[in-house]
Order: sequence, then C-alpha cells, then structure tokens
Amino acid sequence: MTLSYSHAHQQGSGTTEVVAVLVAITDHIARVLTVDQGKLLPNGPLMPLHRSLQAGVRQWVEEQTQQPLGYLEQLYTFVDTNRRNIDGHALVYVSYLGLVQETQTQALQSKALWRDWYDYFPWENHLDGMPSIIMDFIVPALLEWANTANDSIVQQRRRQRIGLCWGLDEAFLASGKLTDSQSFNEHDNESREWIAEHVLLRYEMLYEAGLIPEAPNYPPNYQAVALPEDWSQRIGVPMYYDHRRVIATAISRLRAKIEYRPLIFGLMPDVFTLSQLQQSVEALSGVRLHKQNFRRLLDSQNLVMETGESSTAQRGRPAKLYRFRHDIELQSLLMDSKLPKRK
Amino acid sequence: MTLSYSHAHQQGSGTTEVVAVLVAITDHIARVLTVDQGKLLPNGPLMPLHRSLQAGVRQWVEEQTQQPLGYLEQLYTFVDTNRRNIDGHALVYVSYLGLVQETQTQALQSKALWRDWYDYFPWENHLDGMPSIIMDFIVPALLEWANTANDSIVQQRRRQRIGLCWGLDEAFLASGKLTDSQSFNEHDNESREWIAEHVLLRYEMLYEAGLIPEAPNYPPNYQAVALPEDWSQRIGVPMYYDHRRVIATAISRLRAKIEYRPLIFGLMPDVFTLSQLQQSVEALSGVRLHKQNFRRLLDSQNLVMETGESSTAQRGRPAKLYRFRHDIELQSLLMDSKLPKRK
DNA sequence: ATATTTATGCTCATTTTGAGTTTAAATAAC
DNA sequence: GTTATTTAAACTCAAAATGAGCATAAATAT
Repeated sequence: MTLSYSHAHQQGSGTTEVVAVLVAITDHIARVLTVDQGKLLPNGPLMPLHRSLQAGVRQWVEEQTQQPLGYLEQLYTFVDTNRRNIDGHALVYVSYLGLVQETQTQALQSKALWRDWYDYFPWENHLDGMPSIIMDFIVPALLEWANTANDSIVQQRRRQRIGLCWGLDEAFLASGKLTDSQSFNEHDNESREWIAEHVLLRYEMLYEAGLIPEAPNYPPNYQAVALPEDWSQRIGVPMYYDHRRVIATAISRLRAKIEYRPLIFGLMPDVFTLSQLQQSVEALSGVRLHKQNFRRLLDSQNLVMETGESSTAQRGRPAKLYRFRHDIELQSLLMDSKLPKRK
Repeated sequence: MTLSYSHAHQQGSGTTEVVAVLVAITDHIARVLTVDQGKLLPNGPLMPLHRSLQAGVRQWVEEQTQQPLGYLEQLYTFVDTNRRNIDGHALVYVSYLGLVQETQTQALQSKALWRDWYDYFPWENHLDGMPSIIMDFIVPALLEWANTANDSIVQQRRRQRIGLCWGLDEAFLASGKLTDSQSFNEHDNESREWIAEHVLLRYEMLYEAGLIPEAPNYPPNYQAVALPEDWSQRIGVPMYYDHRRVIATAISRLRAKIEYRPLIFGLMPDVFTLSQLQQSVEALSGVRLHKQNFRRLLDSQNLVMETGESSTAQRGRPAKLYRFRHDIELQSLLMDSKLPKRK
C-alpha cells in the first residue's frame, strides 16, 4: 500500500489543517466517522474566514459528512513534514475529538461512513476476553523486535515496555510460555493489569516495531518467525497519512477521561436504561464492568434520574428508564465525577 | 496597556509558532521562564528546517534563553486571528510545557528571566491560606458580573460556575456574607473544596468577566462597586498576546497530572529530602499537604530510595536523603502512580 | 539544661472499592 | 400453564485506600 496520496484540498499558502475524530455508539459498538472508504478522517485546511479552530472543524465536518455535532474538544497537534506548502513550510494538523448522540446518526453524505473503531485496532477489543492475536502474533513479534536492539540495556527496556503496554509480567515474557496461548488465560496471576487507556502507547509501539502498514519500516525485516500471509488484514485497517494514530489518540483520551468526567452524556440518547449506559461505557473502554458497582457509583454521582417509565425491549425483567440530570450539566463538566472500574 | 505589540520575528509565509512554558522550582517557589521583562514566553516561528514541533521549541528556547531543557510535552494549540501572515492566514501557535531541574537554572541569556508564577496568578497561591483578594474583590466582582446577564437562567448558571470554580457554596454566595471576609475562613462548612487544577477555568472566568487587563472588555463597565485603583497590579502581571492564558493552561495541566504521574521527577535535583520533595509538590499545587500521608503514599509507590546520607541543612533532626529510582523510570511514566491529596 | 524545630514511625476511624448473594419480574420452552 | 431462563435491582461483606492525629527521635537555639 502506498501512502503518498493525492489530497483533494489545495494546500495553497496555509500550513494548517484540522482533522476530526467523531465518535458515536450504535448497536453497542463504538464507531468513528470516516470518509473515503474508511481511509481518512474528515479534514480540511484552516482558512482565513475561520474565526477559530473549532469553527474550521465544524465547517469541514458539515461539508464532508453532514453530521451534526455537539461536544468537541482539542486532541493533539501533529506535523507532517512530508506535506509542505509552496514555501516549504510543513503541514501542521490539529486534531479534534467530537461526540455524537446515537440518535443523530442519520442521512450522511454518501462518502461518509461510520466504522467500528476496533476495525482499526482489533487488539483493543477485550469485551470477550483478550483477543487471541495478542498472544499469538503481536507479543511474539514485539519480543523479537526487542531482541534486534544492539544494546542489551535497550533490549531490557523494550521488554519492560512490552510488559507494561500489554499487561504482561516480565518474568512471564522471559519464560517463553508464549507459544502456549492457553496458559495465559488460565494463570492470570502471571498477567498484570491491562490498562485500557494505553491505546496510543500500544499503537506507537507497533508502529515503532514496523508492524503497522503505515510505518516507514513496514514490513519488518527482522522476522525469523514470519508473520502470517494476511498480517496486514489482521493488524487492522490502515489509513492514509497518520490518521490511524489520530484515532488512537482519541480513544486514549476518551478512555482516560470517561473515568473522571461524564463524557458519556454526549453519546447517549435522551432516555436509556442503566444497562444500555453500561454497555456504552464498555464499548468505549473495551472491557466489561461490574454491574452492581457501576450502578452504585452512578447513583453516588447523582448524574441520572428515573423517568418513571420502564422498558420491556429486552427479555427479562423490565428496566427502569433514566435520563441525565441536565440541571447539573455545568457542574458535571467541572466536577470530578468518576465512572466505575473494571469487573 | 496596549496589546498590539510589534513582534521581533518576521512572520513571513508561515502561520505556525511554538511557545514554551518552562517550569522550575527554586527556593520552594514555582517559576516560569520569561523573556522581555516577563511580558512574553519564549517563542518563535516553526520553520521548514524543523523536523518536528519539539525541535522547533528546543531551538527557540535555546536561542532566546540558553536554558537546557529535558522533559517537554505538548499543551494546547491556539489561534490568534489578530496576527495573520501575508496571505491573511491566522497565526496558529502550539504551546509546550517543559520541566527544568532546579540545579540547571544558571547562566541564562540577559533577556531571560525566571518569574514566580503566582506573580501572574496571585489568587492561585493558597500556601498560606486563601488569599484575601478572592473574597475581598474577585468574588464580589464576579457576582456583579453574574447579575449583568439579561437572562435569569444565565445569571443562575454564572453563580453556579462561580461557586464551582472558587470553591464556594452557592447558598453562601447568595447569603451576601461576603462583606465579612473573616466569616469565610471560620465556617469552612460553608465552603466547598478548592480544586487546585481549575486554574484555567478560573482565569477564563476572570477574562470573560473583563477583569483581566488582556481581555477586550477590560475594564468592565458594570462596576457599581468600583475596583480599587491598583486593580491591574493586584490581579497579576499582564502579558502580551494570550501568553498568560498559556501559563494558566500549563499550571492546570501540571497540577492535574502530578496527581497521577510522577512528573515531579523532572523538577528535583538528584538528591533531596522528603520534605524538599513535598515542598516542591506544594509549590506546584499551591496547597499544603499532610506530611505523614504524603510519605506513606510515596513509599507505597516505591519511587524513591535512600542514599544512606542525611542532611543537616535544616534546623531540627537531620533528614534522610533520597534519590529517584531511575531503574523504574519507564515504568513510572506509564504507571498510574499518584501523589497524595490535600491536607 | 530546656525549649523549639524538624523528621519519622505508628494508630485509628471512615470511606471507597472489589466481588459476591438474594430477590423480583419479565420472556421462552415444553 | 408450569418451569426454565434471562435481566434487573437491592443488599452484604471483606479488603484496601484515605484523612487525621499522636508519639518518639534527633538535631539546633536560648
């Protein structure tokens, strides 16, 4: 796959672009809004008429996707030295995270497409346990990458990083038990904690190791243990430029922030059950939560109120319906209101 | 004070600048590195030769201050529509936070100057209790600002915001007891928690209310209760452009992050006592900490090790000397290692 | 010698967290 | 229509983390 991609916009004399990661949850799956067959995020140049970066984001998203958007926050600013304007100035692009309510995802432009964000990061979905690709391919490949370092200190550091990023004990990594992927799930005393918000660290490690198609050193030439034929499929859908890294940044931010701010507000419909709310949080964090503790924390936060109605949409006992307490909207944005930890 | 300031750099065809907030702690006081008599942060245009934003920051800081710098992280990206290049593109400036070790602050360029960061934000220093300016002037002025809103809903919202930002109970705000600034400190049941990391929210509220010299609506015209003559002195040292907001962003980030990442690493000399360490954290957070709990958390984190020596620099019992465990440097950057809460 | 200052070890009550058990109220299957 | 299954929701309990204080140690100041 070639990454030199002829962009639609004229770069002209400006050197600044904006790019947006819009997130919505539909059918309990976290999705990002893409254009160009899922290869690009909505983006466009900052123009003299824009009074702010936000204004630029809103205009280009509207133009390219017709998706109405609410909450928007700045993520990170990147430089692409491969793309320059006529005077040789490198392209600077400022990324934004936007949240879209489930009910508001209709009537998009034909180019625009909502995609399951785990299509881009298959290893990040732990809703049904740790995906097998991690122990079968990713960690072995990373360990081999660690070994290619000349300096043994660097090797040690890399192994340490691998353990921390992927939730593995270093002793376990050294023991070479990886070949038996069963043993991992059984002896969870050999594993550390998987930290959901380390999405960006994990992506950057894969990138650095040359295991990501977007990386300049892909495919890696150190593979004694060859990667499978369909590796570029298994390692997730590639994107143009560094847009996949931008999504990784967004997921990291979202997973971290949802622990102490009720951002989930921006993703839910007006009325919902507590189970739906929990499933939405799980879709973002990629791990299952403990139901009883989730609810305990919720009502200690006083974020939701009963509507009085209940829903029989599911099979079992009808669930009470809730809505967010918009009277405390401001407060909630400021306050440190946590959401519960993993199961 | 006029804010149209003729900048030293030629803007040319680029539209991107970098600006750095360098922080160091000397004599237990948190300081930021400034140029131009404390009116500007080190800054400069991103140029074609820079391979990254970081590289740009490092070059301009070196050139303007000769301060060597270690840890550097991106803060936020701003747009200044008042400054444009020849083609009319607004200036985009990317801000960075840098940490400098106490021992490394020598031999600066003559223009460069380390300034107590509370010179810019006098209301943020609660090391000797809440500064009187808050209850004497700031909150009364803000309450009057709240009353100037046409909509009574907006008025209510503003009062709510004031309470949350400044750690005050709304009932208390409504009660009009403000005139007696003593009553506040006595009845702390009437006050909420002062949240140290809300530096930016507080600054932006003052800016919005027109109480900050940099604000376009300064001085505010709604003052029935007139501000004191020397208001522009009391409300902190003004800066050119929006550089004071950039510092507020930096302090917010630092205060928030120090709670869960051992950033204090980057500010300490090699060897230090636990009291010095605590005083440094206090200098950043602006509040006093509980000594015993600070130490308990520290050794639960295993971040420091004894050197074996002790220091008799102070008056009382000699304090053991410690150094950071650099063997866990990487780990500590990744791990959620908290520092203790307020006293 | 005694008061004062600083460092450091230890206790204790309260809150928060992680991980269950039990009961309620619906649908699906026989 | 009775029974199994599914989902909701209330409640319990032990372990860990937190906030606040007391007690003792080892130096300097008077």
